[in-house]
Amino acid sequence: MGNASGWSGQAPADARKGPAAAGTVAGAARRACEDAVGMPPSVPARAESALAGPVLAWYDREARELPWREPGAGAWAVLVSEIMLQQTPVNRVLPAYAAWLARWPTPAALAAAAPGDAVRMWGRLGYPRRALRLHECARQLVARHDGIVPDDVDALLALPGIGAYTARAVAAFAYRQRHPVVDTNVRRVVARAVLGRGDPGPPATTRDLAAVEALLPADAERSARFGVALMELGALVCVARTPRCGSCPVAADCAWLAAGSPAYEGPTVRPQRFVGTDRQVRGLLLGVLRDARHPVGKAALDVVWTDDVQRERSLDSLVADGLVDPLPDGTYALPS
DNA sequence: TATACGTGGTG
DNA sequence: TCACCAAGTAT
Repeated sequence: MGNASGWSGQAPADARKGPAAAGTVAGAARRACEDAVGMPPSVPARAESALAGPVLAWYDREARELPWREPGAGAWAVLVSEIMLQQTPVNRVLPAYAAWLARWPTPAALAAAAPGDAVRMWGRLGYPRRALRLHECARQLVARHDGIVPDDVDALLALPGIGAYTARAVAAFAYRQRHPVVDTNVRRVVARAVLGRGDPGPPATTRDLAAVEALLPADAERSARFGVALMELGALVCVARTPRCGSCPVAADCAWLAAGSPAYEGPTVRPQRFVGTDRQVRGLLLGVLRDARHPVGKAALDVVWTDDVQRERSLDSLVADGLVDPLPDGTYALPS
């Protein structure tokens, strides 16, 4: 099928910088006023996406209460939550997030810890390299940003573990800036509601960002709220397997529903096996070190996997990643 | 652009 | 049971 993975091409446009960027101050004030009164804009600079109003109203009613959305959550807390939420479900992040911030409430606190402590604290969230990157991120925040999470997308992108999604998520959710925040939920919602496709297909960052940018409300605060609302809709209603279209606030405007919910026909990303892969072996190896309070001998690692070649390869890769520290006496430990 | 990278819940 | 799925990033 033609153009299967592509969202409609939009002019490449990222967000303006800062809260004052949403048109004129007077314009923002007028919109805010109209929002409060519930009146349509008298002289709209450009029509707001039909999605925004219903999605925002739905979010006000149905949003989950999550700790990183509390008003008191600072940029560091938001950043920690975003890193943990990369490919890990909310329910498993919740306890880890609380414990992490209790122990390291600031970037400086984490920066002062050993990287191995971060890896151990990460527990079984998965993808432990994230713990290492978050630790290194904290050190860079201290070294280059006075221990403060920057509010600039480009500065955020320069930090380890922070990519296109996380940089904008932090700028939008922690600093209330106007940026397209595009995660898998948003990609799916837009693919369905706007493009009429059941599945967003493979990601294409530049195009995806532009497509969502085109939907953003002009006002920065409203835009930031719209971003999290779109994600929430994708997480609770417009889910991958069995979407609950019956309770969707934009069902009436959904292009996919209107088209009869056609099945996806585009290219699919074949999920790779886990059992038997190096990833599984790495997980087993690291689990031994995570649960050990002291360095362990090679024998303790050897028992987790019988295939010597694969086990050694996996151990080597953990060392190469900085996740495991081979000590001079032949034992192994989490990095100190 | 495609692939590697953990872990556990779910239909 | 097992394939799919979960707020991605780095290479």
